Amino acid sequence: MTDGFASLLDELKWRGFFAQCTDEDGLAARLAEGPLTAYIGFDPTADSLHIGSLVPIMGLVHLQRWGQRPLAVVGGATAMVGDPSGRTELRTMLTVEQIEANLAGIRAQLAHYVRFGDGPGDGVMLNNADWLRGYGYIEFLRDVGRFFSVNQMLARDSVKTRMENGLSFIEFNYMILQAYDFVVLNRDHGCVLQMGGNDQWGNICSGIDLCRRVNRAEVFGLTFPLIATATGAKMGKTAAGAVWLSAGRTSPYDFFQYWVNVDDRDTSRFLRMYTLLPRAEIERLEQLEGADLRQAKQVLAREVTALLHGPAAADEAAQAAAALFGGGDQEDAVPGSERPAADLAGDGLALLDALVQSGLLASKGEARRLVRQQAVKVNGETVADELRLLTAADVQDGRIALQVGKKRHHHLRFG
RNA sequence: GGGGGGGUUCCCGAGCGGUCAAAGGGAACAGACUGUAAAUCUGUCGGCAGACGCCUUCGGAGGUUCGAAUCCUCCCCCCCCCA
Repeated sequence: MTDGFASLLDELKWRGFFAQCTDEDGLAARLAEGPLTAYIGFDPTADSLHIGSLVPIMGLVHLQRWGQRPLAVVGGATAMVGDPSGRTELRTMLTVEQIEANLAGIRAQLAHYVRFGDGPGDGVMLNNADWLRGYGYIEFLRDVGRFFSVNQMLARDSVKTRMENGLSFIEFNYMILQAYDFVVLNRDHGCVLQMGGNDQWGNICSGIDLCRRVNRAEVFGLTFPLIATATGAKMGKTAAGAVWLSAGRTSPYDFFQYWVNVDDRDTSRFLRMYTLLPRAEIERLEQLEGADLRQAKQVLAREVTALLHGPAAADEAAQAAAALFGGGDQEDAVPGSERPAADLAGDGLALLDALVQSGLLASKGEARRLVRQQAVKVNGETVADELRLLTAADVQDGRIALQVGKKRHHHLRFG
């Protein structure tokens, strides 16, 4: 299980999860004493998490693999406030109903990664609305607010970066609420470690201070690096937008493809961070160079997809990709849609309409442009005529294969 | 509350009565080159229309004008200084 690593911290460092620790020696000593409880917070700003949350998620996974107890705290209350960290503008505020719905979605997704339950090392999911929502303002100020120095709060990076663009009072309070979370988790669940992205450093430190004052407890903080791709972009941006963990928002095929298409320079780092492959296997893959790196990316894609969607879905996605890019013939998982055969009757179905209705392109103008740029293919043949109509004659094996550019595919299947 | 400066197409940022769907940069997309990578070069980059062209957009609502992103009025929001 330890895979040659001396400790959890050792593995986290090797895998690239270690940015800063408030007291590394102290935490190492505490870990050596026996299992501990640690937590990471997630913002329920959408009903699905996206790839950007994968680092903290994997943080919980490693924690559990090393026998520690992970707490996933969903910020049902703090989402109503909005964390200014890493933001330059006011977040849109969510309604209670939206947050409730988002919580449910996120809970289901985390369950793919973390084993929740009542056992010793089982994870627990908590919602900070349970202890924050009913707290009275005056009481909260007296109990918690008195421990905070405005001078210190103003010195936080999360606040400083907002001084230019403005920071609302409600956001200014965020760090206090998050700090209080840590106090509650420490008091009621014995939690002694908070982890999070490096942009959470200030909030985490606030929590540690508060725990010391209120609970007289010694607790720790550990942050993960903020991940950007080799080209400097944020994780998970594609033509279609963010890469989501929800299969409904990002299909397993598209999810798989995202990882296959990562920059060469990111391959090794991502293998370490986003897969659970043994160290030796990763080190072997890291030896690959040039075009052979594709093999490493295939492994990366398969592993990451399997963790989220399961091995079967990962295989299916891999086979679909092989069919489209490598000459395999297993096409069932290629993204597609069903249409009634009647659409092809008469003059046929306008290609431009088909491209838009399939979701492949956003507008007919864009479709027209791309046809003129020789970027659209039907059944592998480049289309020259933007007025092209699809008819029954185009159907092969029960479907018409549409392609835009080199990588975007869609199969129209006819009943 | 007073004074000053702002809100422009995904982002930054020009424009300040017509030649503006709106300079420039970034992002993005496509083509070439490749390895489903990067870099580079070229093209595209509001919607509809085969095309002529039509429509919607420059914080919001009105108004002036043949004509407004550009002028006027009111309103909303942001930043800075003063109280």
